[in-house]
Amino acid sequence: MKAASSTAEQSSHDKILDAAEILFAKRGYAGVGLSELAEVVGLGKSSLFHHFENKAQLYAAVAARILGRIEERLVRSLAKGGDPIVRLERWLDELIDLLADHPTYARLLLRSLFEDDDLPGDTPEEQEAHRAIAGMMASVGALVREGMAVGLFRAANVQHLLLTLVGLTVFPFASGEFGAEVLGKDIFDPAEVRRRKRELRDLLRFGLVANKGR
Amino acid sequence: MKAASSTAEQSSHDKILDAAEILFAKRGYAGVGLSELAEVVGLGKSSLFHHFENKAQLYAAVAARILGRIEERLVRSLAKGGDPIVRLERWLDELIDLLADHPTYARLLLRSLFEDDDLPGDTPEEQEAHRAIAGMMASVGALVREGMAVGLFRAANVQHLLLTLVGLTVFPFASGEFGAEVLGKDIFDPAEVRRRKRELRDLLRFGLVANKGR
DNA sequence: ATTGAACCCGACCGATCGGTCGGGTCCCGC
DNA sequence: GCGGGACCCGACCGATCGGTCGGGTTCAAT
Repeated sequence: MKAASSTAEQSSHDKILDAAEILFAKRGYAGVGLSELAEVVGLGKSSLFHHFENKAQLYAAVAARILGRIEERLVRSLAKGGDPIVRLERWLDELIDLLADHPTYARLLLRSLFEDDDLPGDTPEEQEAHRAIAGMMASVGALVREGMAVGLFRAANVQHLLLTLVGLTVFPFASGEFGAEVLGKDIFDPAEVRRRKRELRDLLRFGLVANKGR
Repeated sequence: MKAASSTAEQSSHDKILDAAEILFAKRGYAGVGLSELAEVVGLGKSSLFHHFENKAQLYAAVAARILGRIEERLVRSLAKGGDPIVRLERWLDELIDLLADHPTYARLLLRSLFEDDDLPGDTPEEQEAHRAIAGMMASVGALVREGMAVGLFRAANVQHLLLTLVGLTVFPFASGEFGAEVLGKDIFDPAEVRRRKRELRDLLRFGLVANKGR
């Protein structure tokens, strides 16, 4: 049985990654102290350095793990086939499900976009994460272009559309208290997740402005 | 002449706010040290405390100043009149112009959404900022509802739509290197800003999926 | 039985953190 | 000429930061 039950019987390495993921998502890179992290994990601070070189590499490992999981699932989603509309909508649904199932993901993704300045940027983990992001963007970009070529999608600027799609999916699940206040409910509530997917799909299909007769 | 020329002849109070805005936007609350900030401003660290109680209140003052400026401009925009479509599109254009003209805004806004946890939350500045945000969301929400009532907008979930609009506008200007890589150009380039406004308007008008005959 | 790697720890390092304190300089009202 | 507030500073505080070091335990391979 390799299924991690709750917190028990997983390696220290993974326990550190799990705790770091939560803490980094909540308070950001600079806002998390290693002594605090060690205490949460249940280890001495110096033991952290037996699993990771330093704080920056640990952060990169956390980000790389998340991006790896996201990429794996989204690549599988795209491979399922269908016309570009079906594939794009399924891709978005899958991404939203992923972000909704793991509340740390959206925040950590956005944070890593901001904090990429003060990180070394040359560790293997970071480059792997960068490759995963670039790959996903390229895949969806190709999908969108294909849809436009066959006339299923309106002609639009692909690059801006990619930014739009990412903002549309990731932002709400990272917006925390603000999102909850705007929404009136918890964004991670299953019913609200379903509604989010539906609203996003309708926006892409119909826009917002009512099509009067046209 | 009260027009601030470049960096000279403005009060220390404002110079601190300006420098803090840049630093907080770049590295976040926890990532900025007061000694570093003081050095940038050209003051001793202890002098900062003659203008602001502590770091948290300084951060709140920075956020409140930005939100005040945004609110003032967007309220004026909404007051200009027109049908809901015109008003909404003008509101979005104005917001995008604002974010594009002040590269610190988008990042600091998103960061403050994340970091609202570890701030006291009871200072007057924070409550003022909170009021400004709630007011703007309420205004746009009412505008959208009005547009739906008169049949100019498609029926949609208003709350999710608000989250969508915020994500659509704020996120790209906060996405930094990622956005630049996806776009291939600098997001703050005037031509790209114009394109962003156009793409967003088209998305709201037509959606993405081509309307085949319908 | 010995080695050595994996893992973990407490003690400690220099640096920096946010913040305080006492005093200094300037200028304005009296 | 004499407060007194606004402004600014260097020195200093305890705490915490990321990270190092030497040593201890466990366990599998030799």
